[in-house]
This record gives sequence, structure tokens and C-alpha cells, in this order.
Amino acid sequence: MKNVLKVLRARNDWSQEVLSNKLGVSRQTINAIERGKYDPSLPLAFKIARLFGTSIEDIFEFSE
Amino acid sequence: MKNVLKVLRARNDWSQEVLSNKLGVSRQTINAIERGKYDPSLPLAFKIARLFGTSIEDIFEFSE
DNA sequence: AAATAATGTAAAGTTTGCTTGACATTATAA
DNA sequence: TTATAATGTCAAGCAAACTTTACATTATTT
Repeated sequence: MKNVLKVLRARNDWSQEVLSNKLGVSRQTINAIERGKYDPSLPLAFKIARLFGTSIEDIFEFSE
Repeated sequence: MKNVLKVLRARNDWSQEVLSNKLGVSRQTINAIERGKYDPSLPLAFKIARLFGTSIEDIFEFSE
């Protein structure tokens, strides 16, 4: 699954640490998601979408 | 997190087992999600939304 | 160039999603 | 009413998401 988290984060000029704090997760979790090491949980995906004022589908692209 | 999975499934007249087969998960997983025992992973949420031809946000309601 | 900030990565541990197998309960059909 | 289908639930186990700690590498300032 691809995602544009890094783009959205850059657009807001936030470091991974700042973003992780806003979301209540660790910096490593943000790093892992951005680098595609794993997908976020559904609750975290909702938090991310809410923070950036968009939909889950606009941030994450599901691929079989 | 609330969801309307049971409603969508009923609308299609599918049993939990039939739905689980269509999604490639176990019947117990469907049962647990419908009963709110836990949330699906993000990939599974995408599969569910795709199967019912709607968005994740229209099926799952995030609450804190 | 040196200091600092940001990012990448790894190991070990906890929690959550999901599995199989088994059995109990409830609804539907014969 | 008896059989069968559907749903609920539990236990044990595996895998994925996430944590903390720690350190290495890459950018960015000063």
C-alpha cells in the first residue's frame, strides 16, 4: 500500500517527530509508515486523515 | 469505532461465512468486527469498502 | 568545519488483528 | 418438532502494528 504521508507532512513543514506527537504515536512509527515498512492500523489511518483534513482514500492507495 | 458492516451484509443477504470467503478472512473475524470486538486492519477495511462499493468512512465511524 | 536537527535502522518487548478448532446458542426450514 | 443453518464465543497460537532504547547516517545551521 502506497501513501503520500511524506508529501502532506512536508507541505506542513513538520518533522517526523512533530507529526508523531500530533498523532500520539512514536517517531519510528511515522518513519516506518512513510517508508512503507508497514501499514497503519485503521484508527491511526483515521487520525492521520483527520489531521490533514482529507480522506483515508486520498492518503493511502490500496494495492492487492 | 462503530461500523455498519452487518447492515451492508444483510442488504446483500450474505451470511458471515459467505462474506468472510469473499474477503479472504475467517468467519470469526467478520463476527468480531461486526460485534465491535476489534477493528479491521487498514488493508481489510479497504477490501470491505471495495466489496460494498463504498468508502471506508461510510462504513466505519471513528471515535477518539 | 563543527554543531545540531532530522532521518534511518535495529533489537526486544507488548498489544492487537487474525487463524484454526471446537462447542454452545439462536434462528430458519423440513 | 427435529434437523440444519447461522451466529456467538473461547482458547491457543501466529503475525502485524507499535513501543522504547539506542546508535548511525544525512541534512541543515552556525
